[in-house]
Amino acid sequence: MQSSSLTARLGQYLELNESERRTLAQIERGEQSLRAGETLMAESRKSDSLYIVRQGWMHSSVRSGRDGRQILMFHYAGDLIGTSSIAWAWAATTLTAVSDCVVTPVPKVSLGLLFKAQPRIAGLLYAIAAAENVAMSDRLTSIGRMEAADRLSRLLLDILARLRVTAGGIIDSFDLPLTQTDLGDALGLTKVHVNRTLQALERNGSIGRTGRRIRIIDEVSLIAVTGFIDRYSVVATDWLPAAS
Amino acid sequence: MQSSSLTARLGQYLELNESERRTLAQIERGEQSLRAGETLMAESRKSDSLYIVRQGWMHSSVRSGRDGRQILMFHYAGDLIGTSSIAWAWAATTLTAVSDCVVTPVPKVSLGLLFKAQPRIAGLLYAIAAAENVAMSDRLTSIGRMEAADRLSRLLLDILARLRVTAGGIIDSFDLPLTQTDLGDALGLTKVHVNRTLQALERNGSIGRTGRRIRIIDEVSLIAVTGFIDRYSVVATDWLPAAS
DNA sequence: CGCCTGTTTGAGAAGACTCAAAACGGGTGG
DNA sequence: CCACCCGTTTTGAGTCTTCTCAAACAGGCG
Repeated sequence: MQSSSLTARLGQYLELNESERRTLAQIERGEQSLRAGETLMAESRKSDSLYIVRQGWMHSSVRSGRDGRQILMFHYAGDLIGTSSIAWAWAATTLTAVSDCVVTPVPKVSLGLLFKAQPRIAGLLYAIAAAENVAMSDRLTSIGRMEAADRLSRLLLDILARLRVTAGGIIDSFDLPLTQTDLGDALGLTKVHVNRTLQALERNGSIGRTGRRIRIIDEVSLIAVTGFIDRYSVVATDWLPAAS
Repeated sequence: MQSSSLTARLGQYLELNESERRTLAQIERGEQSLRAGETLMAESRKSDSLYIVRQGWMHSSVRSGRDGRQILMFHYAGDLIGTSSIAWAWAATTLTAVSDCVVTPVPKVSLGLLFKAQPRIAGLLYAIAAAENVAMSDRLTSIGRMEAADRLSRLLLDILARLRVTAGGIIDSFDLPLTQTDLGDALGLTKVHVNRTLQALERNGSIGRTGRRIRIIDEVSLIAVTGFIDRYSVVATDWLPAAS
Protein backbone atom coordinates (compact mmCIF):
# COMPACT_ATOMS: atom_id res chain seq x y z
CA MET A 1 0.00 0.00 0.00
CA GLN A 2 2.92 2.39 -0.47
CA SER A 3 1.45 3.71 -3.66
CA SER A 4 -1.96 5.25 -3.96
CA SER A 5 -4.75 2.76 -3.39
CA LEU A 6 -7.17 4.86 -5.39
CA THR A 7 -4.76 4.69 -8.29
CA ALA A 8 -4.71 0.93 -7.92
CA ARG A 9 -8.46 0.76 -7.91
CA LEU A 10 -8.97 3.06 -10.89
CA GLY A 11 -6.17 1.26 -12.66
CA GLN A 12 -8.29 -1.88 -12.64
CA TYR A 13 -10.68 -0.24 -15.02
CA LEU A 14 -8.41 2.01 -17.04
CA GLU A 15 -4.81 2.33 -18.14
CA LEU A 16 -3.79 5.54 -16.39
CA ASN A 17 -1.21 7.77 -18.01
CA GLU A 18 1.66 9.56 -16.30
CA SER A 19 -0.14 12.84 -15.84
CA GLU A 20 -3.15 11.15 -14.30
CA ARG A 21 -1.00 9.16 -11.93
CA ARG A 22 0.78 12.29 -10.82
CA THR A 23 -2.45 14.12 -10.11
CA LEU A 24 -3.80 11.18 -8.11
CA ALA A 25 -0.59 10.84 -6.15
CA GLN A 26 -0.84 14.49 -5.15
CA ILE A 27 -4.32 13.97 -3.85
CA GLU A 28 -3.68 10.86 -1.86
CA ARG A 29 -1.27 12.19 0.72
CA GLY A 30 -1.49 11.88 4.44
CA GLU A 31 -3.20 9.14 6.31
CA GLN A 32 -5.24 8.48 9.36
CA SER A 33 -5.66 5.29 11.37
CA LEU A 34 -8.88 4.02 12.85
CA ARG A 35 -9.52 1.23 15.31
CA ALA A 36 -12.36 -1.16 14.66
CA GLY A 37 -15.60 0.48 15.73
CA GLU A 38 -14.36 4.06 15.50
CA THR A 39 -16.43 6.50 13.47
CA LEU A 40 -14.78 8.65 10.85
CA MET A 41 -17.67 10.89 9.97
CA ALA A 42 -20.98 11.38 11.71
CA GLU A 43 -24.39 11.90 10.16
CA SER A 44 -25.46 15.55 10.03
CA ARG A 45 -22.07 16.79 11.15
CA LYS A 46 -20.22 19.32 9.07
CA SER A 47 -17.83 17.76 6.60
CA ASP A 48 -15.54 19.11 3.92
CA SER A 49 -13.58 15.98 3.12
CA LEU A 50 -14.06 12.66 1.47
CA TYR A 51 -11.79 9.74 2.25
CA ILE A 52 -10.02 7.00 0.40
CA VAL A 53 -9.90 3.65 2.16
CA ARG A 54 -6.35 2.31 2.10
CA GLN A 55 -6.67 -0.66 4.41
CA GLY A 56 -9.47 -2.34 6.26
CA TRP A 57 -13.16 -2.51 6.01
CA MET A 58 -15.75 0.18 6.73
CA HIS A 59 -19.45 0.77 6.43
CA SER A 60 -21.79 3.72 6.04
CA SER A 61 -25.04 3.92 7.91
CA VAL A 62 -27.86 6.21 8.94
CA ARG A 63 -29.99 6.12 12.00
CA SER A 64 -33.70 5.71 11.86
CA GLY A 65 -35.93 6.64 14.74
CA ARG A 66 -34.54 6.65 18.23
CA ASP A 67 -32.93 3.24 18.19
CA GLY A 68 -32.78 1.92 14.65
CA ARG A 69 -29.86 1.91 12.26
CA GLN A 70 -29.62 1.05 8.59
CA ILE A 71 -26.28 0.02 7.17
CA LEU A 72 -26.19 1.19 3.58
CA MET A 73 -22.99 -0.07 2.13
CA PHE A 74 -19.66 -1.65 2.93
CA HIS A 75 -16.41 -0.10 1.79
CA TYR A 76 -13.08 -1.71 1.04
CA ALA A 77 -9.55 -0.70 0.09
CA GLY A 78 -9.50 1.65 -2.90
CA ASP A 79 -13.01 2.99 -2.37
CA LEU A 80 -13.68 6.70 -2.35
CA ILE A 81 -16.06 7.15 0.57
CA GLY A 82 -18.04 9.91 2.21
CA THR A 83 -19.50 10.85 -1.15
CA SER A 84 -22.83 11.32 0.58
CA SER A 85 -21.43 14.57 1.89
CA ILE A 86 -20.59 15.95 -1.53
CA ALA A 87 -23.96 17.46 -2.16
CA TRP A 88 -24.19 19.28 1.15
CA ALA A 89 -22.02 20.95 3.74
CA TRP A 90 -22.86 18.23 6.24
CA ALA A 91 -22.61 14.46 6.04
CA ALA A 92 -25.71 12.44 5.25
CA THR A 93 -24.30 9.17 6.55
CA THR A 94 -22.07 7.92 9.32
CA LEU A 95 -18.81 6.20 8.41
CA THR A 96 -17.62 3.53 10.80
CA ALA A 97 -14.59 1.26 10.76
CA VAL A 98 -15.56 -2.40 10.81
CA SER A 99 -11.98 -3.58 11.21
CA ASP A 100 -8.87 -1.52 11.94
CA CYS A 101 -8.46 0.86 9.02
CA VAL A 102 -6.20 3.37 7.36
CA VAL A 103 -7.75 6.17 5.32
CA THR A 104 -6.58 9.23 3.41
CA PRO A 105 -8.63 12.43 3.62
CA VAL A 106 -9.45 14.16 0.34
CA PRO A 107 -10.76 17.73 0.70
CA LYS A 108 -13.76 18.35 -1.50
CA VAL A 109 -11.88 21.19 -3.13
CA SER A 110 -9.18 18.78 -4.28
CA LEU A 111 -11.88 16.75 -5.90
CA GLY A 112 -12.98 19.86 -7.74
CA LEU A 113 -9.46 20.39 -9.01
CA LEU A 114 -9.24 16.78 -10.05
CA PHE A 115 -12.41 17.17 -12.08
CA LYS A 116 -10.86 20.10 -13.87
CA ALA A 117 -7.42 18.62 -14.44
CA GLN A 118 -8.37 15.06 -15.32
CA PRO A 119 -11.75 14.80 -17.02
CA ARG A 120 -11.22 11.16 -17.83
CA ILE A 121 -10.84 10.32 -14.17
CA ALA A 122 -13.82 12.48 -13.36
CA GLY A 123 -15.86 10.41 -15.77
CA LEU A 124 -14.58 7.20 -14.28
CA LEU A 125 -15.50 8.36 -10.79
CA TYR A 126 -18.93 9.18 -12.10
CA ALA A 127 -19.21 5.69 -13.56
CA ILE A 128 -18.08 4.09 -10.33
CA ALA A 129 -20.61 6.14 -8.42
CA ALA A 130 -23.25 4.88 -10.83
CA ALA A 131 -22.12 1.30 -10.23
CA GLU A 132 -22.31 1.76 -6.47
CA ASN A 133 -25.73 3.20 -6.94
CA VAL A 134 -26.81 0.09 -8.76
CA ALA A 135 -25.28 -2.07 -6.06
CA MET A 136 -27.42 -0.20 -3.58
CA SER A 137 -30.49 -0.74 -5.73
CA ASP A 138 -29.72 -4.42 -5.51
CA ARG A 139 -29.81 -4.19 -1.75
CA LEU A 140 -33.02 -2.19 -1.92
CA THR A 141 -34.54 -4.87 -4.08
CA SER A 142 -33.56 -7.68 -1.82
CA ILE A 143 -34.87 -5.93 1.27
CA GLY A 144 -38.05 -4.93 -0.48
CA ARG A 145 -38.82 -8.14 -2.27
CA MET A 146 -37.02 -11.12 -0.78
CA GLU A 147 -37.32 -13.11 2.39
CA ALA A 148 -34.65 -13.29 5.04
CA ALA A 149 -32.68 -16.31 3.79
CA ASP A 150 -32.27 -14.85 0.32
CA ARG A 151 -31.35 -11.40 1.60
CA LEU A 152 -28.67 -12.89 3.75
CA SER A 153 -27.27 -15.14 1.05
CA ARG A 154 -27.14 -12.26 -1.35
CA LEU A 155 -25.24 -10.12 1.08
CA LEU A 156 -22.72 -12.89 1.70
CA LEU A 157 -22.25 -13.33 -2.05
CA ASP A 158 -21.79 -9.59 -2.40
CA ILE A 159 -19.11 -9.50 0.26
CA LEU A 160 -17.38 -12.47 -1.29
CA ALA A 161 -17.38 -10.87 -4.74
CA ARG A 162 -16.00 -7.65 -3.38
CA LEU A 163 -13.27 -9.35 -1.38
CA ARG A 164 -12.22 -11.29 -4.44
CA VAL A 165 -11.42 -8.03 -6.22
CA THR A 166 -8.89 -7.27 -3.51
CA ALA A 167 -7.79 -10.81 -2.82
CA GLY A 168 -7.02 -11.21 -6.49
CA GLY A 169 -7.97 -14.86 -6.57
CA ILE A 170 -10.91 -17.15 -6.21
CA ILE A 171 -11.64 -17.63 -2.55
CA ASP A 172 -14.67 -19.38 -1.13
CA SER A 173 -14.49 -18.38 2.52
CA PHE A 174 -13.70 -15.28 4.53
CA ASP A 175 -13.64 -13.88 8.04
CA LEU A 176 -16.71 -11.85 8.73
CA PRO A 177 -15.93 -9.07 11.18
CA LEU A 178 -19.62 -8.18 11.50
CA THR A 179 -21.88 -9.03 14.40
CA GLN A 180 -25.28 -10.49 13.73
CA THR A 181 -26.67 -7.14 14.81
CA ASP A 182 -24.66 -5.52 12.00
CA LEU A 183 -25.97 -8.03 9.50
CA GLY A 184 -29.48 -7.32 10.69
CA ASP A 185 -28.98 -3.58 10.31
CA ALA A 186 -27.76 -4.09 6.78
CA LEU A 187 -30.63 -6.39 5.84
CA GLY A 188 -33.55 -4.85 7.65
CA LEU A 189 -33.84 -7.77 10.07
CA THR A 190 -33.46 -8.22 13.81
CA LYS A 191 -30.39 -9.92 15.19
CA VAL A 192 -32.50 -12.78 16.47
CA HIS A 193 -33.88 -13.47 13.06
CA VAL A 194 -30.44 -13.18 11.48
CA ASN A 195 -29.26 -15.84 13.86
CA ARG A 196 -32.02 -18.25 12.99
CA THR A 197 -31.57 -17.58 9.30
CA LEU A 198 -27.85 -18.27 9.46
CA GLN A 199 -28.60 -21.56 11.12
CA ALA A 200 -31.12 -22.40 8.46
CA LEU A 201 -28.61 -21.71 5.68
CA GLU A 202 -26.09 -23.86 7.48
CA ARG A 203 -28.55 -26.69 8.00
CA ASN A 204 -29.51 -26.85 4.34
CA GLY A 205 -25.87 -26.93 3.30
CA SER A 206 -25.56 -23.55 1.62
CA ILE A 207 -22.92 -22.17 3.92
CA GLY A 208 -20.57 -23.35 6.65
CA ARG A 209 -19.59 -21.47 9.78
CA THR A 210 -16.59 -21.83 12.07
CA GLY A 211 -16.25 -19.01 14.53
CA ARG A 212 -16.50 -15.84 12.46
CA ARG A 213 -15.36 -17.60 9.34
CA ILE A 214 -17.98 -18.08 6.64
CA ARG A 215 -17.59 -20.59 3.83
CA ILE A 216 -19.86 -20.37 0.83
CA ILE A 217 -20.50 -24.01 0.01
CA ASP A 218 -23.02 -23.96 -2.79
CA GLU A 219 -22.23 -20.71 -4.55
CA VAL A 220 -23.75 -21.69 -7.88
CA SER A 221 -27.17 -22.45 -6.50
CA LEU A 222 -27.10 -19.45 -4.18
CA ILE A 223 -26.43 -17.20 -7.15
CA ALA A 224 -29.21 -18.85 -9.11
CA VAL A 225 -31.74 -18.55 -6.32
CA THR A 226 -30.98 -14.97 -5.32
CA GLY A 227 -30.24 -13.57 -8.76
CA PHE A 228 -27.05 -12.01 -7.52
CA ILE A 229 -25.05 -9.96 -10.02
CA ASP A 230 -21.49 -8.81 -9.44
CA ARG A 231 -21.47 -5.07 -10.07
CA TYR A 232 -17.85 -4.40 -9.24
CA SER A 233 -15.69 -6.42 -11.55
CA VAL A 234 -16.44 -4.56 -14.77
CA VAL A 235 -17.04 -0.88 -15.46
CA ALA A 236 -17.51 0.55 -18.95
CA THR A 237 -14.94 3.13 -19.93
CA ASP A 238 -15.52 3.45 -23.65
CA TRP A 239 -17.51 6.66 -23.37
CA LEU A 240 -14.89 8.54 -21.34
CA PRO A 241 -13.18 11.54 -22.93
CA ALA A 242 -9.53 11.27 -23.90
CA ALA A 243 -6.99 11.68 -21.13
CA SER A 244 -5.36 15.07 -20.90
CA MET B 1 -39.97 23.82 -22.44
CA GLN B 2 -38.39 25.38 -25.52
CA SER B 3 -35.09 25.80 -23.75
CA SER B 4 -33.13 22.96 -22.27
CA SER B 5 -34.76 21.48 -19.21
CA LEU B 6 -31.43 20.18 -17.94
CA THR B 7 -30.13 23.74 -18.10
CA ALA B 8 -33.11 24.86 -16.05
CA ARG B 9 -32.48 22.17 -13.47
CA LEU B 10 -28.76 22.81 -13.16
CA GLY B 11 -29.45 26.51 -13.12
CA GLN B 12 -31.32 26.03 -9.86
CA TYR B 13 -28.08 25.18 -8.18
CA LEU B 14 -25.57 27.24 -10.11
CA GLU B 15 -25.34 30.41 -12.17
CA LEU B 16 -24.38 28.99 -15.56
CA ASN B 17 -22.21 31.07 -17.87
CA GLU B 18 -22.62 31.51 -21.59
CA SER B 19 -20.19 28.81 -22.59
CA GLU B 20 -21.82 26.28 -20.29
CA ARG B 21 -25.26 27.09 -21.60
CA ARG B 22 -24.08 26.66 -25.13
CA THR B 23 -22.57 23.27 -24.44
CA LEU B 24 -25.73 22.11 -22.70
CA ALA B 25 -27.93 23.38 -25.51
CA GLN B 26 -25.89 21.34 -27.96
CA ILE B 27 -26.42 18.22 -25.97
CA GLU B 28 -30.09 18.56 -25.46
CA ARG B 29 -31.31 18.30 -29.00
CA GLY B 30 -33.94 16.05 -30.39
CA GLU B 31 -36.82 14.64 -28.46
CA GLN B 32 -38.90 11.55 -28.11
CA SER B 33 -42.44 11.13 -26.84
CA LEU B 34 -43.71 8.36 -24.65
CA ARG B 35 -47.21 7.38 -23.67
CA ALA B 36 -47.94 6.52 -20.08
CA GLY B 37 -46.80 2.97 -19.40
CA GLU B 38 -44.32 2.77 -22.26
CA THR B 39 -40.80 1.65 -21.44
CA LEU B 40 -37.85 3.68 -22.61
CA MET B 41 -35.06 1.34 -21.63
CA ALA B 42 -35.19 -2.26 -20.52
CA GLU B 43 -33.09 -3.98 -17.90
CA SER B 44 -30.16 -5.93 -19.32
CA ARG B 45 -30.69 -4.57 -22.80
CA LYS B 46 -27.86 -2.85 -24.60
CA SER B 47 -27.85 0.89 -24.09
CA ASP B 48 -25.57 3.69 -25.18
CA SER B 49 -27.70 6.65 -24.25
CA LEU B 50 -28.92 8.43 -21.19
CA TYR B 51 -32.01 10.61 -21.29
CA ILE B 52 -33.13 13.94 -19.97
CA VAL B 53 -36.74 14.13 -18.87
CA ARG B 54 -38.36 17.21 -20.37
CA GLN B 55 -41.96 16.60 -19.45
CA GLY B 56 -43.84 14.05 -17.44
CA TRP B 57 -43.06 11.57 -14.79
CA MET B 58 -41.08 8.35 -15.04
CA HIS B 59 -39.71 5.64 -12.81
CA SER B 60 -36.84 3.18 -12.85
CA SER B 61 -37.28 -0.37 -11.67
CA VAL B 62 -35.73 -3.81 -11.64
CA ARG B 63 -37.39 -7.15 -11.60
CA SER B 64 -36.84 -9.62 -8.84
CA GLY B 65 -37.61 -13.27 -9.24
CA ARG B 66 -40.21 -14.36 -11.74
CA ASP B 67 -42.96 -11.99 -10.78
CA GLY B 68 -41.60 -9.30 -8.46
CA ARG B 69 -40.62 -5.77 -9.28
CA GLN B 70 -38.89 -3.10 -7.24
CA ILE B 71 -39.37 0.52 -8.19
CA LEU B 72 -36.17 2.33 -7.31
CA MET B 73 -36.79 5.95 -8.01
CA PHE B 74 -39.12 8.42 -9.61
CA HIS B 75 -37.89 10.92 -12.17
CA TYR B 76 -39.23 14.32 -13.05
CA ALA B 77 -38.59 17.12 -15.54
CA GLY B 78 -34.94 18.13 -15.61
CA ASP B 79 -33.60 14.81 -14.34
CA LEU B 80 -30.79 13.03 -16.14
CA ILE B 81 -31.90 9.42 -16.16
CA GLY B 82 -30.60 6.06 -17.25
CA THR B 83 -27.41 6.69 -15.33
CA SER B 84 -27.54 3.08 -14.20
CA SER B 85 -26.34 2.19 -17.67
CA ILE B 86 -23.24 4.37 -17.49
CA ALA B 87 -21.05 1.79 -15.88
CA TRP B 88 -21.85 -0.99 -18.33
CA ALA B 89 -22.80 -1.53 -21.94
CA TRP B 90 -26.25 -2.69 -20.90
CA ALA B 91 -28.89 -1.09 -18.71
CA ALA B 92 -29.22 -2.18 -15.10
CA THR B 93 -32.72 -0.81 -14.69
CA THR B 94 -35.90 -0.44 -16.66
CA LEU B 95 -37.21 3.06 -17.36
CA THR B 96 -40.96 3.41 -17.65
CA ALA B 97 -43.18 6.40 -18.27
CA VAL B 98 -45.67 6.93 -15.47
CA SER B 99 -47.51 9.68 -17.31
CA ASP B 100 -47.12 10.80 -20.91
CA CYS B 101 -43.56 12.04 -21.28
CA VAL B 102 -41.10 13.80 -23.52
CA VAL B 103 -37.41 12.94 -23.23
CA THR B 104 -34.17 13.86 -24.96
CA PRO B 105 -31.59 11.16 -25.61
CA VAL B 106 -28.00 11.93 -24.61
CA PRO B 107 -25.40 9.54 -26.04
CA LYS B 108 -22.89 8.48 -23.43
CA VAL B 109 -20.16 9.84 -25.63
CA SER B 110 -21.69 13.31 -25.44
CA LEU B 111 -21.56 13.02 -21.70
CA GLY B 112 -17.85 12.27 -22.01
CA LEU B 113 -17.36 15.39 -24.07
CA LEU B 114 -19.33 17.41 -21.58
CA PHE B 115 -17.05 16.18 -18.80
CA LYS B 116 -14.07 17.38 -20.75
CA ALA B 117 -15.47 20.71 -21.89
CA GLN B 118 -17.28 21.77 -18.73
CA PRO B 119 -15.66 20.43 -15.57
CA ARG B 120 -17.87 22.53 -13.35
CA ILE B 121 -20.97 20.92 -14.77
CA ALA B 122 -19.34 17.53 -14.47
CA GLY B 123 -18.83 18.21 -10.79
CA LEU B 124 -22.39 19.35 -10.39
CA LEU B 125 -23.67 16.20 -12.07
CA TYR B 126 -21.52 14.20 -9.70
CA ALA B 127 -23.03 16.08 -6.76
CA ILE B 128 -26.55 15.52 -8.03
CA ALA B 129 -25.81 11.83 -8.45
CA ALA B 130 -24.62 11.79 -4.85
CA ALA B 131 -27.82 13.49 -3.74
CA GLU B 132 -29.93 10.96 -5.60
CA ASN B 133 -27.91 8.25 -3.99
CA VAL B 134 -28.74 9.63 -0.58
CA ALA B 135 -32.39 9.87 -1.54
CA MET B 136 -32.23 6.20 -2.39
CA SER B 137 -30.60 5.43 0.95
CA ASP B 138 -33.57 7.12 2.54
CA ARG B 139 -35.86 4.73 0.75
CA LEU B 140 -33.66 1.83 1.73
CA THR B 141 -33.87 2.92 5.33
CA SER B 142 -37.59 3.24 5.33
CA ILE B 143 -38.09 -0.15 3.74
CA GLY B 144 -35.58 -1.76 6.03
CA ARG B 145 -36.57 -0.14 9.27
CA MET B 146 -40.09 1.29 9.18
CA GLU B 147 -43.55 -0.13 9.12
CA ALA B 148 -45.96 0.26 6.26
CA ALA B 149 -47.71 3.46 7.33
CA ASP B 150 -44.45 5.34 7.78
CA ARG B 151 -42.99 4.07 4.53
CA LEU B 152 -46.02 5.23 2.66
CA SER B 153 -46.16 8.64 4.34
CA ARG B 154 -42.52 9.20 3.62
CA LEU B 155 -42.95 8.37 -0.04
CA LEU B 156 -45.86 10.77 -0.32
CA LEU B 157 -43.81 13.51 1.36
CA ASP B 158 -40.97 12.77 -1.02
CA ILE B 159 -43.18 13.10 -4.05
CA LEU B 160 -44.67 16.30 -2.71
CA ALA B 161 -41.24 17.82 -2.10
CA ARG B 162 -40.08 16.90 -5.56
CA LEU B 163 -43.18 18.26 -7.24
CA ARG B 164 -42.77 21.52 -5.38
CA VAL B 165 -39.40 22.05 -7.03
CA THR B 166 -41.13 21.98 -10.40
CA ALA B 167 -44.38 23.60 -9.31
CA GLY B 168 -42.38 26.47 -7.89
CA GLY B 169 -44.81 27.08 -5.07
CA ILE B 170 -46.14 25.52 -1.92
CA ILE B 171 -48.74 22.98 -2.82
CA ASP B 172 -50.33 20.51 -0.44
CA SER B 173 -52.03 18.13 -2.83
CA PHE B 174 -51.28 16.43 -6.10
CA ASP B 175 -52.58 13.91 -8.60
CA LEU B 176 -50.93 10.58 -8.11
CA PRO B 177 -50.66 8.72 -11.41
CA LEU B 178 -49.51 5.55 -9.66
CA THR B 179 -51.56 2.47 -9.02
CA GLN B 180 -51.51 0.90 -5.59
CA THR B 181 -49.49 -1.89 -7.16
CA ASP B 182 -46.88 0.69 -8.16
CA LEU B 183 -46.80 2.10 -4.66
CA GLY B 184 -46.36 -1.39 -3.30
CA ASP B 185 -43.51 -2.09 -5.69
CA ALA B 186 -41.79 1.09 -4.57
CA LEU B 187 -42.27 0.36 -0.88
CA GLY B 188 -41.77 -3.38 -0.71
CA LEU B 189 -45.42 -4.04 0.12
CA THR B 190 -48.27 -5.84 -1.57
CA LYS B 191 -51.01 -3.86 -3.22
CA VAL B 192 -53.51 -5.20 -0.73
CA HIS B 193 -51.51 -3.91 2.17
CA VAL B 194 -50.96 -0.57 0.44
CA ASN B 195 -54.68 -0.24 0.15
CA ARG B 196 -55.31 -0.91 3.82
CA THR B 197 -52.49 1.41 4.82
CA LEU B 198 -53.85 4.25 2.71
CA GLN B 199 -57.19 3.81 4.39
CA ALA B 200 -55.53 3.86 7.80
CA LEU B 201 -53.72 7.12 6.99
CA GLU B 202 -56.97 8.60 5.79
CA ARG B 203 -58.86 7.45 8.86
CA ASN B 204 -56.39 9.02 11.28
CA GLY B 205 -56.50 12.31 9.40
CA SER B 206 -52.98 12.39 7.96
CA ILE B 207 -54.04 12.46 4.34
CA GLY B 208 -57.14 12.94 2.26
CA ARG B 209 -58.05 11.11 -0.95
CA THR B 210 -60.41 12.05 -3.75
CA GLY B 211 -60.03 9.85 -6.78
CA ARG B 212 -56.31 9.84 -7.56
CA ARG B 213 -55.78 13.15 -5.85
CA ILE B 214 -53.84 13.02 -2.59
CA ARG B 215 -53.89 15.84 -0.06
CA ILE B 216 -51.31 15.92 2.68
CA ILE B 217 -53.28 17.17 5.65
CA ASP B 218 -50.90 16.99 8.56
CA GLU B 219 -47.53 17.52 6.90
CA VAL B 220 -45.75 18.74 10.01
CA SER B 221 -46.51 15.70 12.09
CA LEU B 222 -45.88 13.33 9.18
CA ILE B 223 -42.42 14.84 8.76
CA ALA B 224 -41.77 14.56 12.47
CA VAL B 225 -42.88 10.96 12.68
CA THR B 226 -41.10 9.69 9.58
CA GLY B 227 -37.97 11.83 9.85
CA PHE B 228 -38.29 12.85 6.23
CA ILE B 229 -35.55 15.10 4.83
CA ASP B 230 -35.82 16.92 1.52
CA ARG B 231 -32.68 16.05 -0.41
CA TYR B 232 -33.45 17.93 -3.60
CA SER B 233 -33.85 21.59 -2.76
CA VAL B 234 -30.20 22.34 -1.90
CA VAL B 235 -26.97 21.05 -3.40
CA ALA B 236 -23.54 22.31 -2.34
CA THR B 237 -21.56 23.87 -5.15
CA ASP B 238 -18.74 25.57 -3.26
CA TRP B 239 -16.21 22.85 -4.01
CA LEU B 240 -16.71 22.89 -7.77
CA PRO B 241 -13.83 24.05 -9.97
CA ALA B 242 -14.14 27.37 -11.77
CA ALA B 243 -16.17 27.40 -14.96
CA SER B 244 -14.19 27.32 -18.17
C1' DC C 1 -73.70 -2.84 -22.12
C1' DG C 2 -69.84 -5.64 -21.19
C1' DC C 3 -64.93 -5.61 -20.38
C1' DC C 4 -60.74 -4.59 -18.30
C1' DT C 5 -58.02 -2.57 -14.96
C1' DG C 6 -57.67 -1.07 -10.49
C1' DT C 7 -59.62 -0.79 -5.77
C1' DT C 8 -61.69 -2.74 -1.78
C1' DT C 9 -63.04 -6.36 1.55
C1' DG C 10 -62.56 -10.81 4.11
C1' DA C 11 -60.31 -14.65 6.34
C1' DG C 12 -56.54 -17.52 7.31
C1' DA C 13 -51.36 -18.37 7.06
C1' DA C 14 -46.66 -17.16 7.42
C1' DG C 15 -42.67 -14.63 8.21
C1' DA C 16 -40.49 -11.68 11.23
C1' DC C 17 -40.59 -9.34 15.71
C1' DT C 18 -40.49 -8.79 20.91
C1' DC C 19 -39.18 -10.01 25.27
C1' DA C 20 -36.52 -12.73 28.08
C1' DA C 21 -33.14 -15.71 29.51
C1' DA C 22 -29.45 -18.94 28.93
C1' DA C 23 -25.02 -20.31 26.84
C1' DC C 24 -20.66 -19.11 24.86
C1' DG C 25 -16.08 -17.05 24.32
C1' DG C 26 -12.45 -14.05 24.60
C1' DG C 27 -10.14 -10.87 27.59
C1' DT C 28 -8.81 -9.03 32.28
C1' DG C 29 -7.46 -8.85 36.83
C1' DG C 30 -6.68 -11.26 41.05
C1' DC D 1 -4.37 -20.36 36.27
C1' DC D 2 -8.82 -19.42 37.64
C1' DA D 3 -12.90 -16.46 38.31
C1' DC D 4 -15.32 -13.01 36.50
C1' DC D 5 -17.20 -9.88 33.02
C1' DC D 6 -18.92 -8.17 28.92
C1' DG D 7 -20.37 -8.53 24.33
C1' DT D 8 -22.26 -11.79 21.31
C1' DT D 9 -24.76 -15.84 19.99
C1' DT D 10 -28.34 -19.03 20.78
C1' DT D 11 -32.87 -20.79 22.35
C1' DG D 12 -37.81 -20.41 23.63
C1' DA D 13 -42.54 -18.79 23.50
C1' DG D 14 -46.00 -15.78 22.21
C1' DT D 15 -47.47 -11.72 19.24
C1' DC D 16 -47.98 -8.72 15.33
C1' DT D 17 -47.43 -7.17 10.79
C1' DT D 18 -47.73 -8.34 6.38
C1' DC D 19 -48.84 -11.78 2.88
C1' DT D 20 -51.81 -15.00 0.19
C1' DC D 21 -55.77 -16.32 -1.93
C1' DA D 22 -60.15 -15.19 -3.37
C1' DA D 23 -63.92 -12.67 -4.49
C1' DA D 24 -66.72 -8.46 -4.84
C1' DC D 25 -66.92 -3.77 -6.30
C1' DA D 26 -66.08 0.61 -9.10
C1' DG D 27 -65.08 3.25 -12.99
C1' DG D 28 -63.69 4.36 -17.61
C1' DC D 29 -63.85 3.02 -22.48
C1' DG D 30 -65.03 0.88 -26.85
